Amino acid sequence: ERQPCMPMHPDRPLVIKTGVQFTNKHFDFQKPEHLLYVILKKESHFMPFLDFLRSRKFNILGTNTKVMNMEESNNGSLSAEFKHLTLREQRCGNGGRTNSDASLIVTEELHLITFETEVYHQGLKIDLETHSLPVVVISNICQMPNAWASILWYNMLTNHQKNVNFFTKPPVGTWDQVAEVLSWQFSSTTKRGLTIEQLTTLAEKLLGPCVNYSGCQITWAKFCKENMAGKGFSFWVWLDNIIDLVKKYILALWNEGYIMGFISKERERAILSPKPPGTFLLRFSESSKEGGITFTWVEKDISGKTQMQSVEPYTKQQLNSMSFADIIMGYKIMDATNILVSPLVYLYPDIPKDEAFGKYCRPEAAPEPEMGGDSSSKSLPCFLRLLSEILTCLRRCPSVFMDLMDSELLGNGFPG
Amino acid sequence: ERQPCMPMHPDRPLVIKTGVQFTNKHFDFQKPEHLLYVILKKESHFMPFLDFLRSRKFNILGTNTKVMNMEESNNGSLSAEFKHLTLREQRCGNGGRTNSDASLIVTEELHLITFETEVYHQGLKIDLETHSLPVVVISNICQMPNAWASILWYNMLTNHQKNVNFFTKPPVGTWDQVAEVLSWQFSSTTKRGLTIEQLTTLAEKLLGPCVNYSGCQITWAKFCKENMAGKGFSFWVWLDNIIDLVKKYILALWNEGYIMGFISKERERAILSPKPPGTFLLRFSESSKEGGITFTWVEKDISGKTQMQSVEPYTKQQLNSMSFADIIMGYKIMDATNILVSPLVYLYPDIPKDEAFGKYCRPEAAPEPEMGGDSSSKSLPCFLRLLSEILTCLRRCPSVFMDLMDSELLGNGFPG
DNA sequence: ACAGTTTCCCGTAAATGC
DNA sequence: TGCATTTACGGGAAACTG
Repeated sequence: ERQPCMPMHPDRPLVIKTGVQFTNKHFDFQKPEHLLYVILKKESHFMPFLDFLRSRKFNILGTNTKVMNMEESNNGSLSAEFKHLTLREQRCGNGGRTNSDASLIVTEELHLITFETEVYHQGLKIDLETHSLPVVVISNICQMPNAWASILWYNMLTNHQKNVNFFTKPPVGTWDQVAEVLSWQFSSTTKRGLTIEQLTTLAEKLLGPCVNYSGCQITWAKFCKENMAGKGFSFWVWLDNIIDLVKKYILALWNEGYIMGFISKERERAILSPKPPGTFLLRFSESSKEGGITFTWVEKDISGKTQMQSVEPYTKQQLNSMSFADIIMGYKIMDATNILVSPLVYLYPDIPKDEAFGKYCRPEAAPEPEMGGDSSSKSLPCFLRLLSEILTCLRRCPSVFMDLMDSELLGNGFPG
Repeated sequence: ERQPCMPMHPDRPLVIKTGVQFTNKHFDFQKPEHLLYVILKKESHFMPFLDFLRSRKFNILGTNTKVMNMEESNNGSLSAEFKHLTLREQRCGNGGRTNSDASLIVTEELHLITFETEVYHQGLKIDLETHSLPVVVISNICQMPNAWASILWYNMLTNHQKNVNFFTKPPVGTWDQVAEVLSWQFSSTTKRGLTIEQLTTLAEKLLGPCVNYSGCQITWAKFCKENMAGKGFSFWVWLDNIIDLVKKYILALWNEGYIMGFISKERERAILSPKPPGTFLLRFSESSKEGGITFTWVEKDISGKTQMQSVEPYTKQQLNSMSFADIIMGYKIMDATNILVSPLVYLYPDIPKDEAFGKYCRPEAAPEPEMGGDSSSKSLPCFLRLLSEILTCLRRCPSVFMDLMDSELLGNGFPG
């Protein structure tokens, strides 16, 4: 029998997409302990079907009965595994939608999957039943962020086993609860959760400036339903896209702790200012819904004033064709004299760029030029090349230099 | 009733992917003319099912009967349209594969879809039958290039209506036939076919150097099955990926005729050499299986010798995040003195770059810097900026210039 | 083991329906 | 009509299978 490639989104077990295989192993079933003995003693039919329906109805496709045996019930667990189950919406005319909660969006609709068992023991038929924790059913993966938010909020705030009306009046959470959940979203899928500093930045996004966020209340709407001020997306959608970005494109850098990520611009300025020019840090975009990452570095202008500079955030699109480590290592800007230089020298606080990112760069992947070579020699130091060019120009047209001696350019810049 | 978004790959009508909807409207049916009268006079059941099977068997899913009426049979056509048909492979145990031609790969397997009609006319039942041209059934879109090659070769070389054994001994084609088909692959999906020059380049790839390709024979293996010399892919796979590249990423430029595309390196050198430096042309990558495009330009080195330069081909990946017109307009290289300059000035033969590509560039899409601005002023001409940098350096460390006066660099370069 | 083939399913785009 | 939701299917990758 075919094993599904990835039976449901593995880190988000209580969200089911129609048409995509899932197994009941990914649910936390209620285990009626007192019935364990009977189940394990006899063969039984274990038959799943969908129970508590809300506005939508679903049918379970796939093998929906199974004969349990002792081997499958190892370590005393009641669960029998059904693989290759899929859900399909039942579209009976238009009468299906007897929705008592039309206000709920689909990702707030909670469903229970009930599994029934008939046990025959010494001629006696016993009906057993167990059900999943509430699940959210989606039809397109683009609904996953909101669906998962529902699962998080539910499990953060209730111990009920079947409160499918939870989102008709969703309770508020405290910042402490939310912070733990947010950090867990990182620590459960990467090697690193969120630091106090990162969490504080996030708290400020949700609650505004405040001395101490502990105990502050956060509504479901604030977390997931309302757009952030001046933005076209909610806090959670923004954050979830960043989580996705981290997992798919910059996991290694995140695991190393090289990505400060969440930091306000004020604090960024405060910590970078005292640092030498070329010090930089990596930060997530605050304006991009899709998740973006950028870097900010310290620079001194000609007058010696310290400035912060940053690049437009890199999107997933761009990271598809180049790794972020390569981007950092190769990033160059034109200075005031049209010379290419790298403004990134030390990863904050003081890690040399090469030391941090060198090992994540591709080893100068031998390019395969279709013809000819590279005309620029890159061995001479910049300054020498510069002089060489000047001399070439002078050789071609010596009078230019004399003309320039009179220009304001030289007048301004020449010493003495 | 739902209309399919795109019922089958629209330009490649005789290839069917399992699980993807198709309609019989995309096939050329045999129309038994003498029966037209009967059909049109009466309602009839039009019932499709799959007929001639080879190693694989397929079932047709979807509504497979239909009552014909006069309205549907407009302009005297026999065809009734069945939408939402899909094919699914029939997996009966392992006995299904009674393959008489195990040597054929799946994209060489030809299938006929037969439609049956029962006509009741004045108490008489008449059985009618019509079938599609041979179709190729694939299970993944990655099989499309080879599948379509089969359709092309078949229709190029035979007028048979049901020669499903065609590929057990595929006939050879002449270059003239192949050339017409290849050009048609472009002209049917873009506004421009292939020129004689482009076709000649392709002929050379298939047949090697030759004075006159007319009448030369090309085998099916050469066209589609064997890898090209030194390459890991066949001629057709290479070309089809280029067609795909053109359609998805550079259609407008192709339609304008700006893309020479297929040109040998020898000929490229020959036509570019007499042109002034900065003249360039656009050419498809010969080494990339996935389809790539590059440009070659004329350059004069310091000694005044004319050179050809080209950039590594751009792939679909890269064109996803930047348009090719933008790449051309923004392309800069470092010259010998570490200064950024654009080596692309005139599109061959002599179209100013801006004139050709300016209108296809995004209008300097106002970037949204997360912080700070751009520190480099871009208004001074290169040479002045160069001098400015020199002077800055001298101001910081005047002794450097004196040291350099003694170095071999100056010794070599200085006049007199 | 391996290559040809199919399955799985995300993610974009389009269609649907309330 | 607009927006929430579902459907369609290309494309990458994993799984299957002779």
